[in-house]
Parts: sequence; structure tokens; C-alpha cells
Amino acid sequence: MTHNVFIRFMEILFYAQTLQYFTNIKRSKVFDVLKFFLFKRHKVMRFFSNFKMDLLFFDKNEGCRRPELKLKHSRIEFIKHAAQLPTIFVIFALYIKFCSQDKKQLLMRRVRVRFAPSPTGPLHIGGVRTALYNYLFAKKHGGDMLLRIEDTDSARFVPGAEEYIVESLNWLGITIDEGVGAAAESNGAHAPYRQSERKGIYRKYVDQLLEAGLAYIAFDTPAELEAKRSEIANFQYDAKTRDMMTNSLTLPADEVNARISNGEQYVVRIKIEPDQEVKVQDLIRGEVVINSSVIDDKVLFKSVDELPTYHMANVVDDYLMEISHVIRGEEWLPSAPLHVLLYQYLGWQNNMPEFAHLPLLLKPEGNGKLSKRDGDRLGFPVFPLNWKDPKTGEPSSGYREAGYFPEAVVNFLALLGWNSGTEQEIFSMQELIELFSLDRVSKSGAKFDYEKGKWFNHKYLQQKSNREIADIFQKILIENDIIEDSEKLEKIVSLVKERVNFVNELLGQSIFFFKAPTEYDAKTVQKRWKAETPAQMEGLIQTLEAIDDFSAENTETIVKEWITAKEYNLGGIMNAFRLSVVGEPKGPHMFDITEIIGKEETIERLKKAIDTLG
RNA sequence: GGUCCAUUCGUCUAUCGGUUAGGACGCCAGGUUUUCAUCCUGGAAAGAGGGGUUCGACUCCCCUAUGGACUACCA
Repeated sequence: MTHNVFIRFMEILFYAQTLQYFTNIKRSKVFDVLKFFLFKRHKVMRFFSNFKMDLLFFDKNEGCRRPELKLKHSRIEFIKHAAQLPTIFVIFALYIKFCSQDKKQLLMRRVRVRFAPSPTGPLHIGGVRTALYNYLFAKKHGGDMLLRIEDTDSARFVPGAEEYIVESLNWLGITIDEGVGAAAESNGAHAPYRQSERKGIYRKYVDQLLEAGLAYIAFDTPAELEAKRSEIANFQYDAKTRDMMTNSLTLPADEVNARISNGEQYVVRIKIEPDQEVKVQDLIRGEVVINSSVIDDKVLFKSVDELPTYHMANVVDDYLMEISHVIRGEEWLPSAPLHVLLYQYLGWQNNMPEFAHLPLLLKPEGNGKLSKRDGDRLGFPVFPLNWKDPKTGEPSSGYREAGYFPEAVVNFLALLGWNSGTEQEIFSMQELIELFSLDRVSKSGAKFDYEKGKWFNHKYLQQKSNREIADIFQKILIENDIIEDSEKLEKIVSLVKERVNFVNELLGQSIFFFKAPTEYDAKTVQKRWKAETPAQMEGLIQTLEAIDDFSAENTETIVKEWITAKEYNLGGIMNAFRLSVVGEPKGPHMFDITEIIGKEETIERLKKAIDTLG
């Protein structure tokens, strides 16, 4: 025993020294490394697993990227140039040393992830985030993003939902490499990608489990099950109760066969071995252990429609499609042990994907999962695109139609549950791909903060060129029967864009450029329109009439000179001027407005104001 | 009820055993401005509670509380 400890110590010393040799860790830090190794094995594991992905990334000929080795509070630049490549091998060796066999295999595996929604309605914003994280992860590691449609429940199928999903992902810039919606769907190596079209595939694996005695046939009708549930509190179909049910374990073989050939409907249930420890390695939560006794004998397959249920289909398809990482919502965590068991029962434990269960998106106020109703109640979309329920005709609003830029939605969603570890808030998709890491996904649910979403859109709006915004704005104007010269429009956009969050708010901020006010804000009239104002405005009209060059700069100079000469109060004149031209106490610089609407229009508006307000 | 997961400003989060607990949204105040916004500066604002472990705990462990998810022939 003591001998072993000594050997270990020497081994560790060797590693620590190698580390010091190849990196620029300070000598004093080597002691910390030793301490880590000796006393905090679990930390060491985490420590190395942190840059596993960086190593992989480096592997993909991205030679310019430098993985960093972060040790305590000192950040050590780890790889400076290719000449330091041996360093990678040392760390790699260390990592392998502390990893189990199957981890090694996973390290070498090509990253393939899937987003697997069920076409039961519009894609929920939480689902969008799951898709986004899958996409970011895949792209970061040079892997594949698949879209698979999980439509094994024909009863819940909603027409148009699949198209909606594909269109949403397209809009957001989440491109599918393989599967439904991919550029060459039919040519995918693992086609088809709709479970309903994969119907024939599953039976074989169900039979395999049946033959191995790891599953059994059950004839209990829904009504019988319901009866059992009300009869026995906390009833669960499992090792304790399966003996009292109607299934192939309690019935003689010939009766089972007779029932089947009589056309009696049945299901296939997994036969869970009780009292086993089932371990799920979750990339976000660490190891989750549960006792198999709490898992019930889930239905894997139903004879009615010859389709598997989610659990079976999902495991079989992930295996067949060579999925390396299953990244999905936290609501799947409780059934993850069942999936692990299924991989074992099918003999695929060495090809099992790694799991990552994402935290949920919670409602903004109160608690619970974000739902469509919250959006309706609080007035913000919870779907990417508008949707109209084909049955009820009930509409749901989407981010696209609400005026959001897809980049803003992506940025906002990316930060709801993940952060880069820096203080940067605005990220392009490219930056997100480079920076994304499951290690930095938080464990707890995130409340949906709609206000911040607006802020993101504001930021993206400011970043866009005036030309780009003017083009979108042009369409809105045409819908409102306003025709405006595109160059002038660009100028208008430059003056008002910083005041809005959305392009569709632009009209409200700039209507006075296109139309003279028809009424004047009562409060402002009271405050800014005094007895002497009409006479002053008459004077202003005369001053303006004498101006040839109506550019903002020139007009401003002349008007201000006039105000000074008359010894008027600058604010008094300007506010009344604004009220006359705009009708409200708002808008950009006055002379920028007058330059755009022009001399005649300006004077006309002043005259009208004098007439109306007296 | 059972199982699992989680818990840092109002909200999203940083912190990998030693920090005046940092940033962002929102809020408040001041400044800029002829208006309203924008913008700039500043401010208030947090480790659920209790036990351990440790020289030292927001950080590791346990208990409690709270919240959430799951508990279908749905996904």
C-alpha cells in the first residue's frame, strides 16, 4: 500500500515536472499541481476535461488557435506555435491517463448532434435554444448538425409543423447538415430522418430485446391500467407489479401467441432489472445516479400502429445515426437512465452518446416553464415565427414578425443559459461558434427576460447600416401609402434610428418627415405656446423666407442670429418651432428636420400652427 | 406522494478555497441636448437557512427550506 502511494507520488512528480518543463507554469505553481493531483482527483479530472475540446479543435488544423491552460488564477498561454506541439501530447497523455477507456473512444469520435423535435405545433423558443446550442456545439467541433423529426405519435401530428420548424431554423441561420431540411435530405447517409418513415427499422431491435428476455409483451388495456392506478397508490408497472398484470411473463407462451394471432393489441415493455445502480454522465451536471427500481417498465413499442415510443426510437436512431452527443432539455433528465439502460440492453454501451441536459427556460414572473400563455399574457412572442393553429385557427406571434433581427434572437438566446466567461455581450454567430462550450452552460433554469431581448435588438439595429435599415423601412412606408425617395429615407433613418428598438417603430418616430401634424399635443401647447408666440413665429417665417441655402447648418446660423438680434429666448422659440413642425415635443435636431422637409413645407407648417393655435 | 435536478443583485450571469463578490438588462440620480429619446457618468441592488471540512468557504460535504422537471400505449 505504502509502496503504491510512493510509486504514485513519483509518477505525479514526473507529470508535474513535465508540465513545468513544457509550459511556463511558475515553479511555485508546481506545488499546486502536485496538491491537485494528490488530494483532489475529481478536480484534476475536471481540470483536464475543460480543455479536451480545445485539443480537438486544435487537431482540426486550426493551428492559429491557442488553447489555454488555466491554473488557479493564473492564465497560462499554453500553445504559442506549432513547435510546442509536444506540449499537447503531454497534456493529452495526462488526460488519457486519467480517463476511462470509453472516454478515449469518445475523444476520437466525430461530433454529430441532432435536434429532434416533435411536429406537434410551432417550435417553442426553448426548443429554438436547444437547436442553437446543438448547432454551436457541432460547428465548434467541426461536426454535423442533424434534424430528425420525431413523429411516432400519429395522433398528435400537426400539419405544417415540420415546415415551420425548418423555416424557423433557416431564418435564424441554424443550418442543417443532414436530415430534414438539409440541402440534400434524401442523400443523407442515414435517411430517412422522419421516424414515421423509419417504421420498419425498429421492429428488429424490439425483437432482439424480446429474444434476450430484456423485454416482454403486455396485453393490459389502457382501461385496465387506469383501474390499477386508481386501485393502488403510486402504481408503477415494474418488477414489483408486473406479476399481477396480463403479459408474456404471467401468461403461458401458447396463450400469448394465440392472443397475438387473434389480433389482440399489445405493447412491448422493457423489463427493468430492479435494484441496479444506473449512472448517467451528464456533461453539464456531472454524474447522476439513480436506482433502477424507480424506473418503470416503459412501453417501447405498440402494436396498434407498429411504431416505437419515443424512448426506443430515440435510442435506436441515435445509435444508427452515429450521434456523439445528445444535447436536449432538462425535462429528459429523468428518463436518461432508461436510455442508458436501453443502450446496455441493446449491447451498444460502447457507442453510447454523451449526454448534456440543458436548463429550462422559465417564465419571466412567478415560476415554471415558459409557455405560450405567458407570451400572450405579458405581450411578447414565445415562438420564432407567426403561427396559426390549423385546427382552432388560434394565432401565435413570432419574433420575426415582431420585428426582431435573427442575429439578435440568436444572441439573446445564446446568453440565456450560457456565457463566454468574459464581459462581452454582443456576439456574432461566428463568435458564438468559436466560444461555445458546454462547460459554460449553467445548471439552473433561466427566467425569460424580454426587456433584455429588446435591448439586443436595439444594439443590432444601431450596428446596421442606414442603407440596410432604410430598405426594410421602405417596405413599411409603402404599406402605409407613403412614398419617399430612398436617399432621403437613408438620411431620415440616420437621424432617428438610435431612438428605436425595432424597424417597425421607425415610422412613429419619423412620421412628421412625411406628413404635417394634424393636431398638436395639448400639454405642449399649454407649456410652449404663449401669447407672444404667434408674432414670434411670423417673424420666424419672414426670416426663413429670406434663406436660399436651406441646409441645416446655414438655417441654424441665420435663425440663431435672428433670435439673438431680437433678444428672444432661444428655448422659447425653438420649442414653439418644434411644436409647429412636429406637433409633439419629440424628434431629432430641428434644423435637420427642416432641411429634409424643405423651406416651403416648413413655412407652411408654421402658418398652419399660427392659424390653428392662434 | 415518489424520483431526479437546481438555488449569487428584481432578471441573465462572473467567481473552479483567499476578490472592496465583477459585468449586462431594468431601475434611480446627475450630465449632454432647443424637445423627446439616444449617449455619458454615478448609484441602489446578491451568495436561501443551518451544520460541518479548512488557517480561511459564495465556492467542497451533509441536513433543512424553496423552486423546477419527470412520474402516459406524449415527445
